Amino acid sequence: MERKLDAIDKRILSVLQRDAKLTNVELADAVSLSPSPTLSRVKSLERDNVISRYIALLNPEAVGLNVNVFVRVRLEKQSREILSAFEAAIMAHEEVLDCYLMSGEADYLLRVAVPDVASLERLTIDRLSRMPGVANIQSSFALKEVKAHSPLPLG
Amino acid sequence: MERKLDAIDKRILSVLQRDAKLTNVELADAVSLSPSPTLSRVKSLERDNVISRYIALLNPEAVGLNVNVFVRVRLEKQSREILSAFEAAIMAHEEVLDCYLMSGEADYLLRVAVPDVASLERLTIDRLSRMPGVANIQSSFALKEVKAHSPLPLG
DNA sequence: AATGAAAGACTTCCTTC
DNA sequence: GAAGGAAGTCTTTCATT
Repeated sequence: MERKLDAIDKRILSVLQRDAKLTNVELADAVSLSPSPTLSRVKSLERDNVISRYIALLNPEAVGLNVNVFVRVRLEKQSREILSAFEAAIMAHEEVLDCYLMSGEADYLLRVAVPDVASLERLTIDRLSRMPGVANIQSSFALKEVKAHSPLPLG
Repeated sequence: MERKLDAIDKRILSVLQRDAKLTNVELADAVSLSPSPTLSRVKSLERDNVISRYIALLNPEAVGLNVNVFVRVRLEKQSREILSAFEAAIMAHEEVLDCYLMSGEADYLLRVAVPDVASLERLTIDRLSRMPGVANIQSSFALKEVKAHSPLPLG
């Protein structure tokens, strides 16, 4: 799963994590290499799944998603069937942007984006709490995004 | 802050949130529009900061970041000076990938990526707990990433 | 790895509808 | 607004050093 990365690879990854729209010529310049080896390194990093994909980031407020909430969901028990059923149900909810299975008890931490508090209530009460095996739900509002979508540190 | 988006804009944003590497010709095809109006819509969405930027996503395991942890940090009090000092210190820590100020008490929720548990201890004990105004730190391990980097839903 | 060159593809702009 | 076409730029590959 892990791959050897030299200093140039790390520079390439560091740049592309911040701005994937650079042309290959600009990237080559930023990492002090000529365009051909730069391109072949990028292709190799893509092939080896070090770079998994490229995405556009949107401004949540610009698309009307003003409420950002972390939701902790506790399940009744940790059987594999219940976890799988819950995860499948989560995948079908596009308001759930992130979902992690957490250590300790059988619980999940979700991050949810909705237009307003009413939408949050509908999501948690009408939908999440009715999912298979859900025992308890607790929501916490994010008042401010201090940092998000940060590049992974590459040592 | 919010902008009117028609159905075509939403299709464009939906596609680019999933794959920003499509050429304009491919994007135009995906949204059933010709390349010129497609490009001018994308440029307009960029200009209006609906699309904020384009980034490459890396595979965390491939770069040796195997441990993903949520850290809750509670501060002693909510004075503006203490919050600002803490946030500035967080910005300087590249292991902290996300950071949100949460409602309720004066606390922050961080998501952190580190190579191993030893690195987590060094981060929390040697660095986070020594930051200005920090009263309490609590870490929870993410055992599994069920969903991450999901596109924002566009109604 | 770097360089240079050539081919093909894409972006970008402009005119027309 | 959208479509079509032309021009310029960039990517991509290959041969050479």
